Amino acid sequence: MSLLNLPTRFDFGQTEAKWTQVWKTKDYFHPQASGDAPSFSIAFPPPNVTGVLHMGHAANISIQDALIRGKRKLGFNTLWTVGTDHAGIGTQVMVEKQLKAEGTSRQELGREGFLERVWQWKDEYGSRIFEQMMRLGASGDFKRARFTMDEGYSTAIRKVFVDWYQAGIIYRANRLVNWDPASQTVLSDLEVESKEEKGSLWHIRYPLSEDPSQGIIVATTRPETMLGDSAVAVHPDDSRYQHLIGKTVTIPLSGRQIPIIADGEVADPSFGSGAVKITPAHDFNDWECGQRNDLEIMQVIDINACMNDKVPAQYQGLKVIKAREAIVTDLETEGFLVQVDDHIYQPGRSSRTGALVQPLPLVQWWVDMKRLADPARDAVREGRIKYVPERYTDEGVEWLEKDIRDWCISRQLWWGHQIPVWYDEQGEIAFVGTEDPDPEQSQNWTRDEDVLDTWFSSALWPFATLGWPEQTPELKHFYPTTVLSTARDILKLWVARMNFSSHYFLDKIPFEHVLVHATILTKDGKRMSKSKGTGIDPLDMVNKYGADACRYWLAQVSLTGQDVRFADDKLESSQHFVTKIWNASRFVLMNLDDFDPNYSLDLTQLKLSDRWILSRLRQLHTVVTQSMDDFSLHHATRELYQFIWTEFCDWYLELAKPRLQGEQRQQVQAILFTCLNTMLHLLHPFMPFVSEELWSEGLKKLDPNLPGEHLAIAPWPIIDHLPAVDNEAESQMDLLMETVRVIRNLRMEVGVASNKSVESVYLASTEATDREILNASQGMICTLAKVDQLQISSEMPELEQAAHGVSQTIQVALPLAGLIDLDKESERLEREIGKLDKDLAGLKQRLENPKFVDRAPADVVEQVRSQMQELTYQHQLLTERLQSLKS
RNA sequence: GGGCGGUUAGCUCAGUUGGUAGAGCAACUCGUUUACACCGAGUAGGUCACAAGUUCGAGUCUUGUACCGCCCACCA
Repeated sequence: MSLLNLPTRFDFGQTEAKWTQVWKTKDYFHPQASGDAPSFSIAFPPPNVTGVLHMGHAANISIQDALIRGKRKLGFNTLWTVGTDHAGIGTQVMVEKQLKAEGTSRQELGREGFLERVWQWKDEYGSRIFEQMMRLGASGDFKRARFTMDEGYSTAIRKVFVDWYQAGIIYRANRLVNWDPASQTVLSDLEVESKEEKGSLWHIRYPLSEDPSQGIIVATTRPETMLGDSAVAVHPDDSRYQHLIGKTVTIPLSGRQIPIIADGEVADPSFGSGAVKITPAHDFNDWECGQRNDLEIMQVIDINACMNDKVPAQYQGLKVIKAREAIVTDLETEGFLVQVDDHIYQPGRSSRTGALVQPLPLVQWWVDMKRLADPARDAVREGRIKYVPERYTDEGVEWLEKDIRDWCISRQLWWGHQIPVWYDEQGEIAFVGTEDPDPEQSQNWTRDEDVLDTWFSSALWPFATLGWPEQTPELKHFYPTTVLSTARDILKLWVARMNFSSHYFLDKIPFEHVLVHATILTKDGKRMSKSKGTGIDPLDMVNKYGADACRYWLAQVSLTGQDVRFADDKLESSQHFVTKIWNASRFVLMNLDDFDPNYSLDLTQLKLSDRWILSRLRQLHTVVTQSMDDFSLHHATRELYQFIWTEFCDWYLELAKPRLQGEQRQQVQAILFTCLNTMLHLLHPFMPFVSEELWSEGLKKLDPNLPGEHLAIAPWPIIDHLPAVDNEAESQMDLLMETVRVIRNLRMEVGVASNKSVESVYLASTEATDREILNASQGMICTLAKVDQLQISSEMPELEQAAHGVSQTIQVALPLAGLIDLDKESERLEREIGKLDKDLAGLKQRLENPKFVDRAPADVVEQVRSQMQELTYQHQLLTERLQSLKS
């Protein structure tokens, strides 16, 4: 390809496809698990095979790939493990929906037939997810891709279950659990969400058994549960009810008699009537109360959220909501309903199906969390696992420290890891093992129907993906992983669980850093939601703006610690940046057609602008390199933008243009080459495609000796041979740029069109060094300010008609006989003087404060003094101008 | 009820150890000067939510208030 007649727009579609293919063919992202290079590894949080990736995934890919690509180029042996999660409930729900649309059901297909269908689904969506990742440029190791239900992974799961079972950490117990009637399975506490909803608080009178004319009033948000009440509790110190404790009341509509008990934990005298009905089978607090007081557990709601046969006939089989209506009506009719209040409460709902969660007593499998939590907590508390941003540290461990409750791991689903437990004919546990039992021996045994919670398998992700429980080279080489980058909402659900699993089985931390990235919100700051249609497919954005633009924007905003609002136009400006890079590179390459790669830059012949841009380049290099270690990707991206667009394009390239025509051509070419080469390397983690294209098709062809066959694996640029940061050059350039700005400003103010050059500009300074700098850079000022010639002197001559300005210690005058409107000019000067007055007043106030001069550091005082001096000087000059104008 | 964030230019957001506020987009003016009009040059726009405190000095530190968001625990 010839870069000399490239289009002015970067064709991202074609280029992305090309490089994805090349990188894949070259196997660049499939590292050997050997060698002396330090390792840097990330396990990509496996997306659910329920569907396609969303913007949150794209953000996370942008972050992780930036780090992986950066570290790869920095010489680390990098492994980015990718894969997908079987997502038990989620996937099963999706496939069941599909079946329903086809007029069949999982029950009709049977367990085996159903699982076959789910595997088909998985194959389709799993590969689609990998395609999406590749489209975004993810340099993951797709050859080592894993799935949470692949063979090796399943072996790991079995081992964990059996080990924990044998250690007594996994046990089976009958307890109150969260039941999702929609998906017909148990949920863990973390899978239940509660949000405020409008409801009612019904006050119901329970008559005293011995004297129905008396009674006790209880309040409830769920009247239907009264049919399963086992007691009414009052506070032991509540004087109103002392005489009733120990007596019994009759449950209205049911006629059952239940005791009035004293329980200080569940009854709050200040709420409602101070008396509370206790339903151990359907409420977590009541369950605890039942345990304390040895109450009957009377289940009245079944797994379909319907009233069961323990309730009066007229309510049997009714859905709880219907039953509630019927019961309330009947209570009212029979005079038991005392009062109804509007009430805001927070019912639990399934995070997956949104169904109202029913607390039900069921026999399930549990993990004893207290046996696992401590080492995981210590690793975080002692700083061996670091959270970024730091504030998430607490969120990461508080759950392990305080709120920890045992984890219910069995699910009544078909899709997942079936629990490796067999029961004998009596229903007793007969066998638990990593291999299936001997068929002869197990003839009359039945296997536990349930599967394990999806998070039980996700908890092994960072090490199971590396081959554990086998002691693989990958495990030795890449474990613990370096970084885990994830969304905030799964810190407990997933991150904490990987932590304790890793400590138990490998006695190691699973990762050193936990990066918590931003949530990508809609334009209005709402959560993106597929069901509301506010979700955005990253591929649409890639197709529209290109992968580089998307990645760059996401990397820039996703690690600042703040959630971000997404809108198309933001990607537009990133795309403009890509175009800018493309065109700047095109210009450089066009001017390197006769570039001699063997020419070595003569450091003794550098001009001011050369020294300046190289100094800036070095600082850019430092910032971007640093960002790979401290994850300050937003700094890196911003600095790249500032450097490339403003410093390199707006100033340096403009200065380079005339020099490329003269005797300095080779020297300038060498600097342009160095800048572009370094820029493309530093950009590559954020914009892999455009940088690879420009480097491989451009620079690498000009100088085949550049290390690395492609930019993706070319070593990070070394700039040690370049001059150190040059403060002198930077401050001198600042002076010159400021002067150019003043001239441009004057031109605009007096209405000189920007394409017209002006004949001459007068510059005067009493400082010899100023004049020296100006004299040495006359050409530069003329080029940038479109001026034919400069008159540089120590004193500003009296000019007939001119516009005046001042740049630091330099007076600037633009003489334009006939073009200057005297009134406008004095107005302008007055405006400038006004600004100076304001600034000077502030400075003066500080300097006149003896405490400031006394207590502030000397360099700060000095800085204020010199600023004062400079502004005073400017003030004086402009005032003189104004006076002479008026006289 | 407890915890954590946020409140900075019209909009979306930066602002590293306290030294007197920046970018992108939008607006306005000028310009097609052969890298780029997805461009260049310039202009305008902010008592940094509010109040007190510490300090010579506070967007930055402390306390309180208001509003918005998230997380946890829940009074039935």
